[in-house]
Amino acid sequence: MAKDKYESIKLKNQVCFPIYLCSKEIIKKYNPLLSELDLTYTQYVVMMFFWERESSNLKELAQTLMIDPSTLTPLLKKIEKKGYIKRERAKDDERNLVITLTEEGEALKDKALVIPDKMRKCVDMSDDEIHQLLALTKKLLFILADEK
Amino acid sequence: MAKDKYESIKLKNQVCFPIYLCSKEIIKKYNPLLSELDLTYTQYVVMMFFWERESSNLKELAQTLMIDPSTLTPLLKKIEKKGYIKRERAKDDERNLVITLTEEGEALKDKALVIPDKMRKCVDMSDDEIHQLLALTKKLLFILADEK
DNA sequence: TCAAAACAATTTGCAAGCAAATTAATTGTC
DNA sequence: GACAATTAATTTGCTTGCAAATTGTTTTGA
Repeated sequence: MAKDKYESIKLKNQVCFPIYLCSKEIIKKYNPLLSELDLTYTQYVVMMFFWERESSNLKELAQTLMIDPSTLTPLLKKIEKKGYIKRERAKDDERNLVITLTEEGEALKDKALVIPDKMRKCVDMSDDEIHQLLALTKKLLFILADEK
Repeated sequence: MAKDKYESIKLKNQVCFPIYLCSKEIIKKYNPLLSELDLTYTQYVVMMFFWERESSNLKELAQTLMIDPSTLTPLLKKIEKKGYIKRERAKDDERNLVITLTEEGEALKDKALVIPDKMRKCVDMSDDEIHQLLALTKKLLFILADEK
């Protein structure tokens, strides 16, 4: 009984496809919670960065979050419009864009605290399984990203 | 030593963020390989479906792939323009769109065979780890998707 | 000193991605 | 038979997402 030559391109044997689907489904699950804060998922990630850092420039933000600067430029403008961050050129080097958290942005941090709990409750998996998933995903991520 | 109240919204503690990044990085890794077949990642997934199924309608395709019909409509038109599939209304029920693989689409299957191998070689992880990652991702996926 | 190179951010042009509204066909149901 | 409800696909309007080209600033080096 010979194995199907095309086994490797069958959907059920793809590793990447479920990861891609997971990513999309997770974001869908986040959306109703995030809309309470008037944020999209990507905007939320950016806000998490600034809740820890207070201020940064575009280059560093893009590198840390692994999101392309050309994606972030319009996205940051939208967040600025909502009043959560401020964008201005650095005085010592005008090429640099300094992004700073505003009072309102800082205030949002407390409202956001409920989100991880609510998300966690959606997922009927043990802490151990989640931890394992996290470790494997990070490993894969660094393999894919470091190679460059 | 009290634990930081904001621990749960720190970037490093997010489970979903690395999954989201993985998904994006995987697709970036696929792109140069897929451009040889004149396909994007999502188009490739659709083609995999039809390499197994030969023909289907939009509703079933969307459900199987967990991709919104409104995403697929324009995407299928693009694949049709490349000549890999055919789109036509079902004779017995004109609401249904019947999508069929063409000869060229079928021919692409053999060209695609090299892709999984090349991708696998990019990833320095054991078969066991990959298998584990796949199992956990699928579990999470079904939890997220089934709840609805 | 001043043109070339490097650098940071932005713009452009394209492809997903989805919620909500719309269109068109079919199926109840009275 | 007709009209309401359902169904399948599409369209609309918006948000990522990225590669490649562009703009403006700073640094380098001849």
